[in-house]
Amino acid sequence: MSTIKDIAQYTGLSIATISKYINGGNVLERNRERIAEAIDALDYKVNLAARILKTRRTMIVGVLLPSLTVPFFSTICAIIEELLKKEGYSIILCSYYDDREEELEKLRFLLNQSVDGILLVPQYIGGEDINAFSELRERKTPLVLMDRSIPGCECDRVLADNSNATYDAVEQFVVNGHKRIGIIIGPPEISTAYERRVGYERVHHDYAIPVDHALIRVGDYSIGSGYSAMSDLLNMENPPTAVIGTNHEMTMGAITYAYERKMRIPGDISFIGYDEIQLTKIINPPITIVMQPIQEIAELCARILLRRMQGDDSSFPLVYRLKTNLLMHESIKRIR
Amino acid sequence: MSTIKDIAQYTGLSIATISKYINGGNVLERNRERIAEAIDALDYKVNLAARILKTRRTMIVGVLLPSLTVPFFSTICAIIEELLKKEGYSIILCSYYDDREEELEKLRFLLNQSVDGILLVPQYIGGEDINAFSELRERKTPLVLMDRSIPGCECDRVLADNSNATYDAVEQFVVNGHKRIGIIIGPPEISTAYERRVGYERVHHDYAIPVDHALIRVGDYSIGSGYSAMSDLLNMENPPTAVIGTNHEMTMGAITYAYERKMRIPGDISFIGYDEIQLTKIINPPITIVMQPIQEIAELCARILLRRMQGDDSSFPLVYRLKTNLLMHESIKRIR
DNA sequence: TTGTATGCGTTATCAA
DNA sequence: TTGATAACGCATACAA
Repeated sequence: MSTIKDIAQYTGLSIATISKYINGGNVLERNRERIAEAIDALDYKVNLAARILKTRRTMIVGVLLPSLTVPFFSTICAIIEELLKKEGYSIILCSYYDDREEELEKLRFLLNQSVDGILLVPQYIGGEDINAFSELRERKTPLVLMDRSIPGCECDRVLADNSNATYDAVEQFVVNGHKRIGIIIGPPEISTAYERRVGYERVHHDYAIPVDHALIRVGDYSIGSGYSAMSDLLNMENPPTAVIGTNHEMTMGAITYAYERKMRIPGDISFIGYDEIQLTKIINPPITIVMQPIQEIAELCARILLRRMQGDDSSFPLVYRLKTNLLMHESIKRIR
Repeated sequence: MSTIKDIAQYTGLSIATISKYINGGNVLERNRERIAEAIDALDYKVNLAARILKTRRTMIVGVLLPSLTVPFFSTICAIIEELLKKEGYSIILCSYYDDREEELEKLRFLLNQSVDGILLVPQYIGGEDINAFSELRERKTPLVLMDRSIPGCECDRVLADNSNATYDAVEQFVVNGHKRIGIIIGPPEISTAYERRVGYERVHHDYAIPVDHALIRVGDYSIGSGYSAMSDLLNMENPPTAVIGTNHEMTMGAITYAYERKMRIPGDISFIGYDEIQLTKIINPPITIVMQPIQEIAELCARILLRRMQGDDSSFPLVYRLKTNLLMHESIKRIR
């Protein structure tokens, strides 16, 4: 690899001038040409390690996700990468495979790689881990939480209005006469799952319908868990007349089970799903879907992080609650 | 952040000794203790930029994939990350969103970041792009192709035996009496798609069954394209009695369409799918699946790359063709 | 506008 | 075993 020094020798200019050229300083036009030619001829590439060592900025943003295989997250990731690239940042992507130790370890790793900022979808951090996390935060690398929050932790964060999302959805079941409404919910330690459950219970309270805890099935946001939760629900002695799946994966698992049982939606069971991406897009007849503002979540996170990385610490912590939308389709039967 | 210099001052030793300690050299036990204590007290972390600048090794492997949302690739990625981490390497993950320009650009980016090695699942490279690619290869950063090859390019590569995979699968249809067999295939410029098609046609040749090109539907390896391809096939005047989907996504799309049409497998249509991951795992009754050796592909790629990064250039280029397995289930009807 | 000189934090050589 | 010192390639303050 050639260096600035080589370019300097080739052109007869000094390394300072070459550096200035590279970083957009003032250089005489005829020198610009000579430098450009030299760079081309010698196939010069900036040595990033040296630049980083000098500037203290890596121009890299770390993105840490629970899993790579979840389309909701990979979609977010794609949007972020696109946007940050325009600002000159690269992405280093990590996932912790839904493992709590891995989550902290990867966070340490990213901090250690000296990324300029971090975008995190947290999973298990909280409780005992909160101290370790706070310690990591002390390095003052800007960090924005995406989609999920960490209880008891002050961070910029962009969240969906999960509680009202399930409220509005479950309410549709209620106004259509349903009283036994099943919900397939995520692990309680994940904030979105907790909040979605709250919305579900709030509807019951507001409409004076008793909550039957047997109708609340806890999955782990995976396809398989949605499948078995649906199986559990439909095989109850007194099964629900309506079910809501609270993420894309569990929605798919639940529908797969219903189809296998040759049950029609909404003929045999009313259903509302989550996240209009991938498979939920092509299901036909279409089902009612809670649509999260993925694009907005991703963009906002990226913009907040950019702002923090530029040293703007105002209004910390920023908290956004983005509204969801209920995409209505004929998947809810009117009963009674 | 504290530096080696700080540790040196804290302990009264020289920076050379501290460096030796960090890199596992010989240091007196009582000094080791003092250094360890200092590192802990000052929360010292190695500055990677400085280390990289000095050692010329980043200990980072670039992984470049067509897409993040394809479970086949993200599964591979997970295995690789796991394995390489044990050897001290980190992963920087990139995807090019099925875009040919993005593919080359991201490749340049990775090379520029001076990763120590690259694992690439290529898509559109080849044809006109082959020159640009060859140029990039000249930097001599080790690179291993995963799952797909690039025509006319000498690279280490690990591939599945795609041709025999579809041959064996389609042959099952044939020996069960099927003569009109539909195939949902990927884009012809992707090597796996091309090879899978060859296997399909070879069965027809070997059993003297004429190939009806209307039964060969080209998708783009996406769920939606599998869905519409299946729709096209089943709505033909003279539809196939059996269909094979040649990746996980198109398999899911095809089955979704069949379910919607209330068609039973194998009652109304015989079917073979691809890749036993995610949804194909929970489909019930289970369908016959072409299982690719994902674990082996990923491991082998990682090991070859490790070997190349250690400077072992023997037997270049290494080419592996891994056998697939046909996981038989009752999704093929015996006719006539 | 251009050049000189310094330092970023680490590793590695060579003497002590 | 330890220490002094010279790179690594770049950016930048300051002088010219």
